[in-house]
This record gives sequence, C-alpha cells and structure tokens, in this order.
Amino acid sequence: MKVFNTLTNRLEEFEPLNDKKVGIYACGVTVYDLCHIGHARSAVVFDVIVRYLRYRGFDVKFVRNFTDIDDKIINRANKEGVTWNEIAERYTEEYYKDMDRLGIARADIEPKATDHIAEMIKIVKALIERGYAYTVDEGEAQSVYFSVEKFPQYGKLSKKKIDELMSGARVDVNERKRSPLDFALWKASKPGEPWWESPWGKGRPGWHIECSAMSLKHIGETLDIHGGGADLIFPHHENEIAQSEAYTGKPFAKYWIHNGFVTIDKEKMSKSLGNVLNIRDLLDIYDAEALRLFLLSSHYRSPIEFAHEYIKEAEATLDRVYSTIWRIEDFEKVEPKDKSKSNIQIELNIENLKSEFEKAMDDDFNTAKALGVIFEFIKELNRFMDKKPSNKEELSLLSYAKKTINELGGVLNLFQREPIQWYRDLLKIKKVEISEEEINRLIEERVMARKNKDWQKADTIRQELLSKGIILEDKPDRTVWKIKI
RNA sequence: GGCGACGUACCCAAGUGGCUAAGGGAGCGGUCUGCAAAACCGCCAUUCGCCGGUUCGAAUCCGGCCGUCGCCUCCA
Repeated sequence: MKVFNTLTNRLEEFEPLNDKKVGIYACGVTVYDLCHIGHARSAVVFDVIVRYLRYRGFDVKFVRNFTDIDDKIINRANKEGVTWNEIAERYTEEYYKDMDRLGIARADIEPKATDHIAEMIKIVKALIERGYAYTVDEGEAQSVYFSVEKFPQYGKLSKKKIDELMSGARVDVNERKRSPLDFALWKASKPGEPWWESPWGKGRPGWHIECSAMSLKHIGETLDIHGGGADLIFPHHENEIAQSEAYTGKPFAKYWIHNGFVTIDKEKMSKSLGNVLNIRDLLDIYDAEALRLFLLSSHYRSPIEFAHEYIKEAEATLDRVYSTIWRIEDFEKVEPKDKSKSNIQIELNIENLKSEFEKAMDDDFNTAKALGVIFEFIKELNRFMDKKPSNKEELSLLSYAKKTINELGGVLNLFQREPIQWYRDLLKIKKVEISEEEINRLIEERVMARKNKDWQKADTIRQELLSKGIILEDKPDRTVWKIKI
C-alpha cells in the first residue's frame, strides 16, 4: 500500500510504526461558522482513508479535533453579543448535522482545545525551559512565542527556507516578537477576552499548540499519519512540527497527508475571497450522497472544481447504481430453476472486482479509479441480467455481486441505501409536489388503462407525472416510478 | 520575487516508459417497448498544451516555452 507523504514529496510504502496499529490525527474545524464544501472534502477524504485502513485490517485510532477557542470565535461572539462558548457549541452542533448527512463517521476521539489547557501549558513551560520559547510582557500578563530560529529544521514540511521566509515576511508593528516568523504559543488575554490561569498570568492558547498537546495525549509522541487540508501545511503544520519535535525530541508524524482544495471558477474557495459555498445550502438541493460521490470522483490531492452540473452528474451516476441494485433485487425474488443449465456466457468476475478495487485504493487512495472499477462492474452486471439468469448458480452469483458492491461501497460509504429509499429521499430533496401515495394511485389508474389498451389515457398519466418530475418505467410485471434528475 | 502543482475528447476524470489511452456525463445510430424509460450494443482522443531531446519504444523521463492554479497572511 502506497501513500503520498508531503514531508518527502514522494509516494511511500505505508508501514505503521507498530505493526497493524495506526494512529491518525486530522485537523478538524474551527467552530465559528457553518462548514463549507472545502471542509466537506477534507472530512470525506479522511473518513475514506480511515475506512479503507480498517478494511485492510489495520487497527486504527482516529483523532479529529475541534478548535473551540480562537480569534474568529471571539470576534463572532462579540458581533452577536453572546459568549464565545455559545458560538463554539452552536457551530459544533451544526458541524455534526452536516457531517452526519455526508456520511462522515465520528472519529474515535474528538477532543476540544479548551479541554486540554493544562496539557498545553505543560508543553509551553517546557519549551521555555529548554530555550525554544520566550515570554513577552503584555501589561499584567505575558505572551509566549516559539523562537523559530532555535529549530533549524523549520520549513522541512512546506519546503521553505527560514531566510527566504524572513526576507518576505511582513513586519507587524504591534507584535513584540523577536522575529517575524515566531509564532504564539500562549497569548495574554486582553480585557473582555476569555482567559485561563497560567504561569504567565491570564491568557489563552495559540492556535498551533492545541494539536501538539491533543495528539500527544491521545495518540503519542509520533503519529503514523497527520492530515488536513493543503492550506494547513504552512504555517500550521510546520509550527506543529517545530513545537512538538522541540518538546519530545521525536519525529512528530511519519506520514503527512494533505487534501487538495475545492475551487470555484478555478479559484480556491475561501472566506477572504467570499466565494464559499456552505454544505447546508447544497444539501438543501442535492442528495448528500451525490455530494460525497462528487468529492470522491477525483483524486484527493487534485484540486476539484465545483459546479452544480457536476453534482447533477453524480446524482445520475448514483441513480444508475441504485437502479441496477434494484434490478438485482427483482431477480432475488425469482424462484430458481434448478434444472436449467447456465447458458450465460458473460463473465461476472467478482474476485477481479475486489482485487482491482483494492489495487486502486492501495495506490494512494485512488478513489476515482476505484469508482471506475465499480462502474465497469455495474455494466457487466446489467449485461448479465439482460441474459435473464434463472438457475440457482446464476442467481446466487447475483446476490454475491450485490453483497460485494455493498461491501466495497461501504469503504467509500456509498451505495448503502435500499434502492427504494434512494428514490424516496430524492422525492423530498427535489421538492416534488406529489406524494408517493398519489404517484402509486396514478400508476394503478394507468395500469388499468393499459389493460384496456387505452394508450391515450396511459400516456396522459405518464405525461402528467413527468411534468412533476416523475418518470415511469414499465417492467414486464409492474410499473415503477423514478425521479427525473 | 521564492517555492510547488497542474494542462488527457464537447464536459468531468483515471492512467507517470511498451497490450486496443479506464470510467462517468452529454450527443448520435441501433436492439428492446403499445409509446416511453431503463438497460445493452455501436460511434465519439491515430492522440495526451506547444517545441525540442533521451530511448528500440513516451501522455508518461529530461530541457525550453505558453497557459492555469496554489502556498509564501487567517483558511479544509
């Protein structure tokens, strides 16, 4: 199994530090606003990585944090006239609402920064004692900064050189740092800001230190995998390496995995550009699984361009998969004819499907390729069913195929619904103005008309439903409805 | 300015030295159907931004050019 390591800029064989045990830490969100589709991508990517490692038999401990104290949270709270923790709690809840719908499994541990103040203080104290950090007076209290020049390897993750960073650095007149590259480990609180008691007076933690403290506590000195969005490489992850390795003297993480951005009009989606799309707004008009499929349809490190058209394509794809599964279920109801000899020449190579899927996923979690493998198999399945399988052997092969799609889909957390549920959910999300009962009533009416060869009436009903976004399919034994995408 | 990534059909997207350049969507033609829809079959890149080089052989390696984007500031 190979993974791309940002630290070495190369594909590497994945070998955890302790046999089958894997400790993963992924940077979560700062809870000050609704999550956007970029957050969704990162969450989906690491969700799939964890699911696949488990599928491969690794014993995974997955930690994903919440940053629940930060300037942005404080600003938002001040703007709304509420407390900072009210903001943090509110957006943590909203995070779960969105991520649950996207099928993101909960991490094994989901620590919050403010529950680890003591651990952070301990590290900061040690860094001062060992000469890696220094204090700066800020009125009654002190701030603590990490001195980047004391850590010569600084820049090894982001491939930056300290002197080049220095020459390009902005000079911030308000900060009393010794070097513009130094970053805050601990901030003295200004009046009105939240604070915790510390050896440096009333203050609050800097951003980066929380991840060092929480990963150390919940996983250990060296992580197998540390991940997050590519925009965290610098300075966040670079700073984490500096402070963690200065503290423990051990490598902070063996593999660094970073997901690419979501772009709109080829530009990175970001708050400062004002082009963010909230997950919430998209889930109002698209099926969550379609959004998830869209996010997995290109490699996790490539930039992925968002367009409504692409989500619709993903919906069409899902529709095809669920239609095929539905078809299999029809065959499962057929009483097998034991005597009939199999005359189907079409290959239904399920072991090959599995091995090709695994091959794709083993290659740096190539979900795009893995999906291609599944879609190819879907075509094979339909071809197989076109030949009207009827004996026991053929029908059990179909059931096994269905089970396998479910199993492999489970790694991506796709294709897990009952087909009828897919159409019912779509009925809601597309705001179709007709109930399932009404659809079934019209179908009954049309069945009667067709029996009487009243084609005109049958076509009128079909047309009426189509105008509301419902497509009818006449099967040999019955008529089913689907949603027009 | 420094560092990095990318450029594959009408659109999305795999493929990083050698069988016919995956897969999906759209489109066109056909089978099936009362008509449809779905499904299936066929067509849809002699060619991978451009120009050179290495090689028996390159979309894949090297060099140059053009274009797009990202990081260097809070960001998934």
